[in-house]
Amino acid sequence: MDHITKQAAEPLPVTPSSATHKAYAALRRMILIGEFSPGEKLKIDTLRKVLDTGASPVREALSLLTSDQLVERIDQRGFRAAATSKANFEEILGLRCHLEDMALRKSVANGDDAWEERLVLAHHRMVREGRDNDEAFEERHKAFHMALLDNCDSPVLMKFCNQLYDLNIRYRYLAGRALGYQKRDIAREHADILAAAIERDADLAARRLIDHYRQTGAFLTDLLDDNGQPRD
Amino acid sequence: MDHITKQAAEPLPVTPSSATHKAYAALRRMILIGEFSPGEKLKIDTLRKVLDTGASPVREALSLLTSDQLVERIDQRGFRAAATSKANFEEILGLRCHLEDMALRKSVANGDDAWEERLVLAHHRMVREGRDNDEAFEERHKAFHMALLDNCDSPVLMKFCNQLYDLNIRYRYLAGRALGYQKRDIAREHADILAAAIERDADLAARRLIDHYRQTGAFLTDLLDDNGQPRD
DNA sequence: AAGTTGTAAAAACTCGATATTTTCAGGTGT
DNA sequence: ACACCTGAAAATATCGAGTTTTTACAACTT
Repeated sequence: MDHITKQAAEPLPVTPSSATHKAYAALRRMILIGEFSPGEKLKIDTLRKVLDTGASPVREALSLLTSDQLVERIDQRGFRAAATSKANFEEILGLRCHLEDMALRKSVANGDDAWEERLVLAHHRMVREGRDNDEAFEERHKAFHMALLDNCDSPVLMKFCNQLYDLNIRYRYLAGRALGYQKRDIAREHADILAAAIERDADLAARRLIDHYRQTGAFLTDLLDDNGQPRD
Repeated sequence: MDHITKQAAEPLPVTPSSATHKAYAALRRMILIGEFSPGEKLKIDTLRKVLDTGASPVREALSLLTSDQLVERIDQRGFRAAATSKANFEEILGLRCHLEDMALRKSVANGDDAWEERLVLAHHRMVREGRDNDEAFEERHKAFHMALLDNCDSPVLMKFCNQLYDLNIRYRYLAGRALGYQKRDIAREHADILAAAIERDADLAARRLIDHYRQTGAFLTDLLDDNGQPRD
């Protein structure tokens, strides 16, 4: 029996543990939840201290975030948190509707039992998490929405959807608590999308998904001024 | 009159001159024209010598290319040129058709004289360059296609189209000289797209553009094996 | 007062060296 | 023969210092 002891001692870190990756994850989170205001200068040295790491990982992380469009880079002049605007928000909303519609339809078309089970699970985890913990819920919420799409068998499309989803989260946090005031049954909307997906009714699922986005979108648009800041 | 002398003394370097940017441009070019084979390991130290620069710029450039999906990164294990496959090529082709269709229609909808003139100019430059110099023509060719789209007033969409276009160039170079054997009048196709755009006929322009892509796509597909390598 | 120029501080960028991790070849025991 | 361990070599990732560029501000000119 001895010869299998070492077998799987370590769980094989699927999550990268490099300083660069940690800096990337931390900075991404900070930008999404609004710890930096749009356009704010991101000084290497400051971040280096905050994240307790070297300048190289910080720079690399910021470079990666640049391509996610969460950070803007000006040559020889450093990095800033990406600017926001109502136009940008509406562009993202429109693209999201378009691309997620496409991805969802492909997902449904490829639908199998395994996907169905992943969906149910992702939905359950989201529901169970509840709204108590904003950040944790946000993560489950994203996981559910991405699970709807990830059967589309199109990695590039998924990457785009992922990116756009993140950009949207940021606007949601910018609008802040006001979002709670919506008179909508979000839980019901999610359940209805799930149901349509399980029924393999692509048209219905896509319509419900897009309505879901557009309603939140319309609500958010009213809340934001031209620069994407909360109105009052 | 003196008070305007200094007005625009320096052309204000629009082209960034940092080592990172130069490394990025050089590596992007090398990957697009196929100087690295798909999946090839990109060793920092080797590239450092080839590009005659430090390790930091090389790493940052590779990070940026990662987000362009031209380079893949494996944590603690360095960078590789992105893999290719027929599936990937076809995914890119499909997305391109979809997104460029959308962008072109928006461009036409926003069409004005200035855009029309930019189009004519971009087309002329492409024609004038001729096929003598592959790389130069490639640049003009891209400029023309992007000019068709860039009036869509949607920066994020443009970024996606740009990225997909680059990914496609790479497959075009992979297929190599064989592409010349096509029995098609490419110049005519371009002229027809241009004409439809100038006429503000969005449906016709979009149809012609997509046919243009799908024809090249079908030709390329036949030429590539499952791993995206030339068949013979 | 408005604008220009010069200088000092700050920040970004780059480099070379060090530390950490991975890879690979050779040896050992089953 | 096969898997497993071991240790040297190679490559990556990270750090800290040095260089270059930008920014801020004050003094000077018109």
